[in-house]
Amino acid sequence: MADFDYIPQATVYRLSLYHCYIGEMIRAGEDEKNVTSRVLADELDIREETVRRDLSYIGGVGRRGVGYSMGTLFEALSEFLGLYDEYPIVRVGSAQMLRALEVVFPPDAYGVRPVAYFSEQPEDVGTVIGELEVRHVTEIPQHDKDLDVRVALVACSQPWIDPVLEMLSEAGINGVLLLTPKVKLDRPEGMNVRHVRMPCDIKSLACGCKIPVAAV
Amino acid sequence: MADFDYIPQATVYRLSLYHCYIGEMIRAGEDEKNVTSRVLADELDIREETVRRDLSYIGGVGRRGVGYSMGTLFEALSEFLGLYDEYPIVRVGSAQMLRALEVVFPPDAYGVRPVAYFSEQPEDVGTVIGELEVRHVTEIPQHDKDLDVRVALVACSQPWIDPVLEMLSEAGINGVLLLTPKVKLDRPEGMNVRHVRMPCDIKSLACGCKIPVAAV
DNA sequence: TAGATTGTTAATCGATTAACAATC
DNA sequence: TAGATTGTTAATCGATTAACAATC
Repeated sequence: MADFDYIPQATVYRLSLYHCYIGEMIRAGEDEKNVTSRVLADELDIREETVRRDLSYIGGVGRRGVGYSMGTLFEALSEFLGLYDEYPIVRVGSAQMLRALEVVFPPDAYGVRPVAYFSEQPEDVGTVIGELEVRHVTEIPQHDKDLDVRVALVACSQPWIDPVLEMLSEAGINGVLLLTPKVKLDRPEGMNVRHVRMPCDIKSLACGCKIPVAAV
Repeated sequence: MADFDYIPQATVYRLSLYHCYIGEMIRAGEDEKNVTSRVLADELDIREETVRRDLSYIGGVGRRGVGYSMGTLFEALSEFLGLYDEYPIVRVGSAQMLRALEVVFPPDAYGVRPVAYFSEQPEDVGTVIGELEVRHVTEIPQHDKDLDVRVALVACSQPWIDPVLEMLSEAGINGVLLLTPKVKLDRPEGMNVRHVRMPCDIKSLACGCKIPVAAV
């Protein structure tokens, strides 16, 4: 088995994409079936060589001539990515945003589970969303570390971004998916922020560029 | 001046990031000032060589020994990206989501302007959000083409994604920023979709990988 | 055995970084 | 002129693709 010094960021992302896909298949009862790199590639709009290369970082998970067993692959992906069923996350945003996100990104369909909701708006405190009581963002540092949460989804209003990131960091959460746009981010030491900048995405999608854009 | 055959996707994205940054500076009244590649790089967490290379795709916009004039650069970026002030966009999602997005991504702060709101929920029809009346998604094909909208922000519930993309395509909109997760996307011919997959981002952020992740 | 599919090594491609000449 | 900063060419780096041997 090959031994790698490092793994590309893009590969980690695709591994989690395979995890989502296989998870969905398994929930649909396809547990026992096999899947090949070709099928995965076709379904997810990737090249099959890329799929094989990606999965080879995990190592020893496929069978030549046969493919990958759904169950085994799912376990291996979970282990490699450090995931487990009902992976706990925290969500930060107004009650309105939290409720809207509940619809758009229903956590149980993806194997994650929100264990705390925080809003920046005082009047949201006490509102119940999906059996969880919304607390104020200033309570983030008192967040129970035993819940072992590593990742937060943040969609608060702009002025709260920096203090919220700081408080999350204090609470031991160092992975953040941030939906609120902000040009210049003040990222706490050691925090891994995946920033979705909607205005930039909109503007680059608009691009009626003078020069053709390179294929991806 | 160099002549390029194509421009990297990543460069287009960063150009729009510079556009956001300079736009913010100009609104703050820094119109007359100059900015250097070093300053841009420091502010936006990029390397200065990258900034210069990016801007060289536009061509003839900087002055050696001086830097880039905010006003000129903004104009050049707008022209190159095909943007203009109050760039029109469409937003699709429940009234709740649309209202929540209004707070998180206030369009006027970024030079874009929503010209139509569509919801997949019949009971949302007629609700007024920011002076715009929400219409039902099935009305998308009747969208007024004179408004010359090219880009949509979509955050509807999962079952509506495919029909909505199809209808947007019919309405002549071929750039979509999609916030709703879905493993397998059915993308209409010629449509450019930037898909934010929150579950995948969450999972890759969680990554307590066995192998170190490559630096970006 | 024949057919299928993985996993790895080598080749290619594309983007970023370094270096520096041009010039304000 | 001296100092600063751009813009371009060359070098590096990293990821993807191609090819194919291994093996189920």
